[in-house]
Amino acid sequence: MIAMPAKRPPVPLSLERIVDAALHIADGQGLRRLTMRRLGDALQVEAMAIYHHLPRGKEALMDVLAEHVTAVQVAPDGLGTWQERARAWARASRTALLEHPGVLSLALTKPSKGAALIAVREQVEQLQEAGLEGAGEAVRALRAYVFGSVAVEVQRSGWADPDATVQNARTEDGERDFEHGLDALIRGLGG
Amino acid sequence: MIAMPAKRPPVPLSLERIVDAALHIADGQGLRRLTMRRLGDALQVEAMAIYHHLPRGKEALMDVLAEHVTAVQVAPDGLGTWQERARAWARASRTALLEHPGVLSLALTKPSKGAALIAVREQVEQLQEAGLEGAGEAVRALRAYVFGSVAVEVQRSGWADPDATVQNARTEDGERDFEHGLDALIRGLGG
DNA sequence: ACAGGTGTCCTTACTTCGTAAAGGACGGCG
DNA sequence: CGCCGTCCTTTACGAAGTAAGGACACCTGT
Repeated sequence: MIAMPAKRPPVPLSLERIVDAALHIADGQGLRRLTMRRLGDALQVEAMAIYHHLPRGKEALMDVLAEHVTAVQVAPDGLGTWQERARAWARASRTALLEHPGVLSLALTKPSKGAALIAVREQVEQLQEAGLEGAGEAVRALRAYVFGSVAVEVQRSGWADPDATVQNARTEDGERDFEHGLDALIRGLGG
Repeated sequence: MIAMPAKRPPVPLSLERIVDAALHIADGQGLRRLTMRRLGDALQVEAMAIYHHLPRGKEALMDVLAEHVTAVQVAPDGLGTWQERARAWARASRTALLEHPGVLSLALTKPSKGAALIAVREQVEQLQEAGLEGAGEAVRALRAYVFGSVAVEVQRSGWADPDATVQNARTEDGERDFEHGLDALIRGLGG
């Protein structure tokens, strides 16, 4: 052994790298297995190094993860009826949430901060600009439905504690049910 | 000190007492603070005593808590249109979930087991017996909406980590939004 | 070129958690 | 009276979160 410097890891740490690694672990082995030490290992770094980039520790990491999954951007160029816009936004949100089933419980639990709140406001504006009255209530209802749908879909896909094989959370049945309920909700929001 | 027997606690342990105490802690100080030792303290017992009644330990406790909050019974005597029944069931579910905000993330994450599944099947039967076609999809959509609504409502009530004062999770705004979206969804499920 | 400052990462150590293992008290039954 | 099953305690170990302080590389101005 030539006395590896051991300090200064190959590629320096950054918030983005940390978040990526954390999502990878959470999605691959469950939130419970996302620990500081394991995260450090994945980043080729000792656990304590993470605290320099996330001063409030694990709590801060959880906040960032939740926000990262919740903040959805929909191409604002899409014109069309409010129904089409609402549908597009709901689908995009569902897709974003399903891509990281491991941190879903965070997204559902942690109060929305920053980017997520902005995304919601944007959506409200887009819908009322497309002619929908009561866009605020509508967006809140849509958000609730999307969140709940994804939660049920993930929980039914057996993404719980048994550390089952990392099957894809997305299912055919889930998609059908989602679209069905979404149709109904949008229809009901109209009149 | 007259050498208290120290063994055989004043009142013997039971699954019901354990669950009650666990809910009390989780709702009062957050899921994160629900530990075996604390739970033992609340029950005047050493932590390990709990394992006698819950052989799989904390995992089993979480399962029981999730099921306890999710399994909702609605008075089956209520006759009426499917719309009325659906509304009654949705309100009852929301109330049940809001009563225990501390374990909401479990209810949203853990796959439904036993009593909860039976309750859902019962609801499907009640709705189709009241003349609704596609009751299965309808119930799944309603469930998703209720879960999501409660999740958003709880997260917006600041029931997160700051260990804020145990404000009631139920809010006036939340209730209005919930009813609004529920109206829309039920309306949409009809046509 | 060099002394000091700054930002990044490591080492060590303490507390708390979940739980395996084994033991002790109590009540009932032979 | 001795034995045994039930319920609880003791003890102990490994893993987790993180506070405190140290070490190193790099940048800065002179």
